[in-house]
Amino acid sequence: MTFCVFFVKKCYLCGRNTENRMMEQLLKNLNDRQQEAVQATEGRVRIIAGAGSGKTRVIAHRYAYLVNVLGVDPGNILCMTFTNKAAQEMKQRISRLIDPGYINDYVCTIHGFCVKFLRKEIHRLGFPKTFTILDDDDKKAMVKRVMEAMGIDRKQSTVKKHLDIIGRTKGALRTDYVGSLMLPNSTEKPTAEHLFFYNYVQEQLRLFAVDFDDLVYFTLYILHHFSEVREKWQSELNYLQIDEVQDCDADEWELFTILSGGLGNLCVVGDPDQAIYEWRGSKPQLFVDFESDTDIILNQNYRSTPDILDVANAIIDHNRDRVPKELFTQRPKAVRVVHYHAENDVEECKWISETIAKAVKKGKGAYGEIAILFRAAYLSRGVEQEFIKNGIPYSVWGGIRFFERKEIKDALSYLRLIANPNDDLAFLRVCNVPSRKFGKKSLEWLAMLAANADTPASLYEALLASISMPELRRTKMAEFVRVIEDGRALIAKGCGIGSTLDQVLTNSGLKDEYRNDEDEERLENITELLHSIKDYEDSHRLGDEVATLDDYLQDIALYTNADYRSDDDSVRLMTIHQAKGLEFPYVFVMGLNEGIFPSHRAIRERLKPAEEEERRLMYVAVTRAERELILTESEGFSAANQCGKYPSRFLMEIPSDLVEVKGRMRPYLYEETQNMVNYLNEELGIEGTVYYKEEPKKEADDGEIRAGDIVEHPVFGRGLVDKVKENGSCEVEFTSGRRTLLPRVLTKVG
DNA sequence: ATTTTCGAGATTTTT
DNA sequence: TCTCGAAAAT
Repeated sequence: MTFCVFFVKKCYLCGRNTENRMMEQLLKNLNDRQQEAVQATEGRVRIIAGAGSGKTRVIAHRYAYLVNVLGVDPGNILCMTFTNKAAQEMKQRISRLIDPGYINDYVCTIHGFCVKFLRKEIHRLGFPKTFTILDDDDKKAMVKRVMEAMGIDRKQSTVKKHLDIIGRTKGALRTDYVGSLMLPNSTEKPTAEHLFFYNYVQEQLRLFAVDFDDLVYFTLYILHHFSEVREKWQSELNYLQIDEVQDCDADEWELFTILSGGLGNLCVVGDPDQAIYEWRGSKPQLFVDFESDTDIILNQNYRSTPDILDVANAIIDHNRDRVPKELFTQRPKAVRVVHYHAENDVEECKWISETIAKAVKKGKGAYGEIAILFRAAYLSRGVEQEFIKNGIPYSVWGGIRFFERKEIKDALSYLRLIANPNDDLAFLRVCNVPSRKFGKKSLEWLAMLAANADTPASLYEALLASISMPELRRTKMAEFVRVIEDGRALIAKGCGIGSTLDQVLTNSGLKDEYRNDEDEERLENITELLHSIKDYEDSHRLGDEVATLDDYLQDIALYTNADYRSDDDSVRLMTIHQAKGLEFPYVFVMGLNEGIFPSHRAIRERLKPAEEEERRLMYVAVTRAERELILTESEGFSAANQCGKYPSRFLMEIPSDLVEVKGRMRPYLYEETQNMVNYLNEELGIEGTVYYKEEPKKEADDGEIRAGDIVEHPVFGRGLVDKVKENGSCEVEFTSGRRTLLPRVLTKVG
């Protein structure tokens, strides 16, 4: 079962016991509890690891402990994480600790594991070895097609509803999933929902397509129904360790449980305070309720300054549904957290941009050390504009992701069609790109042909069969077919994926399309795609074995923006969800307004649990920072509703002495904010935070008038000082307009 | 019959 | 910014 790689009892250099020496080496730089976690290898182990507690390090060392000290073969260890990024990092760290030759594919994401599993086992469900992985766009397109075929009106709201049905029904029918593929439940009259689901799954089966959920469902189904498969995998996987389990759903937990059914060694690592995916079905409670043999809590933080940690602790402490845990650090106090208040969103972005420019110029830090985090991807726009204006280099992880760009998806769709002529979705994407005079009507005609064929065929097959028909003479479809068939021939001949795609794109005219256009960027992206394929091919070459097109397409489907990482010196812009697990010396969290963050939409949908989840998200954002944390917010965000002009309730929850307030803060803003939050909570029936935060203290009042002060004028009334000029006169904003006045006619209010 | 163009509308978060 | 739909233009 286990094969010891380093089975030399004594070191011939120093004469000491090898195992002990290995152990010493491994545990050298870990604290007591981390050491405990590393050595707790047997049974059910739970590691509750707070933000920045060296979790990844512990997992990597644990892995190395299993291999180097206990002599477990890496082939018997399954180490799973949540994102590609995390998996890559894990691999790197492990390879620094063990003989890199022993690193294998079992350090991966959960979905990555399922793909590997299904490649070997899915034929049991009647699938061919190849299968297409659907992304959200494909899924939506498929839903639309099925709806159309069923004569359902396809308004946006209905499409959303039907997407929902698929998710829900799969869950409900899971144990009987494949059974329901074959025939709908006949004892009862099928509901409209059920019928739709059935048709959808039929379509899936025809295309050999699986979505992200299916990867897990199918894996579970096979494990449940084929005992010999289950036992094989169970006996192979002797040690499981899984990271970020607070973000796993019930099915994923079931998967861990089954897979660890052999020796029963299951180690789960997570932090309930960082559970931010409940909205898509994760069940952090399963982590809290996990019945463990060993429990280890890691709450010493090595990442952030105490100033930042205090703020994080203060915020998360407002969650009622929580296992109490407080992070501590031994680092010295440093820079206070900043709360910047701006008049509007443009000012907010300007300030961020200027602050960064100044700091970098002073040599305080590099662009690459700075991250800007926000609740929703669209919020990055304003900052991007300012960055462009000021010439600050930045890179966005989110917004438009590389693999979600039109040109990339089109290019990949050509490949998909070559790999699988059944892939109607890919066909629909590219059959008229570039234009081949083959539009809606022609498609309808083709769909009819495909459906009425002796054996129902895919669109591409139908086209292939009828390519000489007069209806097509007017179009350029013959050319299209030639391009695809040539591509397939190239692949069959063993021509590389990259060079085949290059051929195909040239022949199809897609390259020219982008060349003629002013879309230089699209062409660049295509070139970049070709490069990335080359990299892939190089890194997946095992001796004479070359990665197949199917492998590539499946792997690429699991890639997200994470892989498209630039290590250059640029400011990182990303959503907080994307920032999970990362750390940056300087962190800005922007758009901290009620309505945006916390998202009122989320709160309205899921009430108190959503509010707490948003708070955990805030906690995640704050704990990303190592040295400095800057929280910004503004009045009147253009995209926001009437609440958008108030600071987020989370800012109200930070004790005043922990933050330094900057910017022109209107008096009573805190009070108004809290009234608003309380009102909203009352309306929704949420138990709110009825507590008042001190208004920010003004600097010692020496009677001098400064920008941001409220002043009173005998004639014009109250106004806000906007600017104090060099000669001492003040520009004041009154309700009646803007005036420049001498300070002696003004009296400070409040 | 197909393509282009123009305006309106929407934007949580993702493996 | 990007997507989608309707109406105009080819």
